[in-house]
Amino acid sequence: MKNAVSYELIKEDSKSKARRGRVTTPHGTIETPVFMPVGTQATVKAMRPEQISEMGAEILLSNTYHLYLRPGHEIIKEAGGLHKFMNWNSSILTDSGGFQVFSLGQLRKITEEGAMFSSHIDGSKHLLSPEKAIEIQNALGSDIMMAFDECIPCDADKVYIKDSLERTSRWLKRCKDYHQDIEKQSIFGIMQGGMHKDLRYQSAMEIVEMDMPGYAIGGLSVGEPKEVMLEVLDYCVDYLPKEKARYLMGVGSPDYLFEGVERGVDMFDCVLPTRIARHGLAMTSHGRVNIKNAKYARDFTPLDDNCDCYTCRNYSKAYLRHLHKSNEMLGAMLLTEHNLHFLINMMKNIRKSIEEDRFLEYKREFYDNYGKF
RNA sequence: GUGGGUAUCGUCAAGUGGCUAAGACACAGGGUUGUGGCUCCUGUAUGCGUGGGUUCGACUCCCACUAUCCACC
Repeated sequence: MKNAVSYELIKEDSKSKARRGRVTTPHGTIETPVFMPVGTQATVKAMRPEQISEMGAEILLSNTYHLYLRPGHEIIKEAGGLHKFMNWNSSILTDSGGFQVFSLGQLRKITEEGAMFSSHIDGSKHLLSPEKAIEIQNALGSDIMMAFDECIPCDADKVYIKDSLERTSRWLKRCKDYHQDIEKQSIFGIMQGGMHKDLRYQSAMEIVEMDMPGYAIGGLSVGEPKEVMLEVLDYCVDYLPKEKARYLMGVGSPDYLFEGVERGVDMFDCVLPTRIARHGLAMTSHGRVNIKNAKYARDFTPLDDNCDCYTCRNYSKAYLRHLHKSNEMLGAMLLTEHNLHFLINMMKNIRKSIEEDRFLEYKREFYDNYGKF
């Protein structure tokens, strides 16, 4: 039997651990390294699926926890699966709800069985277990399902981190045992271990032993300083097998993407570009632009003179500022489109630079232009 | 013209004799990283229509003026 999802290594950079590859799923291929836009509630906020396709996105992320609570996974199954429900015919990765164990911290209780949540919508109680998380993701029909894990805060104590990581490994085994149709959907395992090298190693060994089609590095970008994150990431990647896709969860600012690629990561996702767009911030080749700033009131030039996205081809900073200040939804739509285009395009350039064996040169060039992150 | 009301930040306003004059919106900056949240944080009146007066002390009381609103002529 063939796994639904596979990874092919195409080329390695000679001066860094960056690598050019390809992930294949039942819904197509994904050129890596890749940035995956996040569509938590079966929609990338403010975007139509066609727009995201046109930008070149080959995979989206969506969320088990949210879709389970609303509209309910049975309804999505009835609709013919998540792809059909949201009119997205390329690949989908669903997060398992593990992150909500972390982000909705005050509303939950964790046991060996799983995590008991209070719904943030109506306060109702739900148990999310490894089996339940896979059952839901089976109903959604995503190509890549994430194992149910516990994402712990960066200041957790070491004893707790070790207990938690071992539980996450046991949960992965349960996810794997529960899942039946491995030709239709694949599960990625998630490494934990906090900021401790020995625990990261332990976690990696435990999950790699289960021979999953891909592995994610979880529990990073959870509030720790950048240097710590990079140091941990450095050795984490080395603990993962070369022939499988590596996914760094929750990372999406341009600098972190470069640093991740440099260390051998293939996949990234992040709400940052879409969320900050809704809050009036744009990522540009010259750094962040806060469209709310008074200095743009009479700036009739595009957001980014190096960008050929729909927004930059047609609208000025003054207009985008006006839309944002007037609370017009087109403002969020145009900035979201720009930010996603920016990151997707940046990843395209990164892939090209690896193919041409000049990744570090491209990184330096990008950093010089970007200035402050 | 007569009678009555009202005048506090750009706007809407709380305060009613006594510490450094609420709050909201607007404005100005900043944050955001496996999305609960078009959101969160911070800042902004030495000043209470103008001029007098009463008082130890007035945005608060009194007088005049100005502006504005309502009613009547």
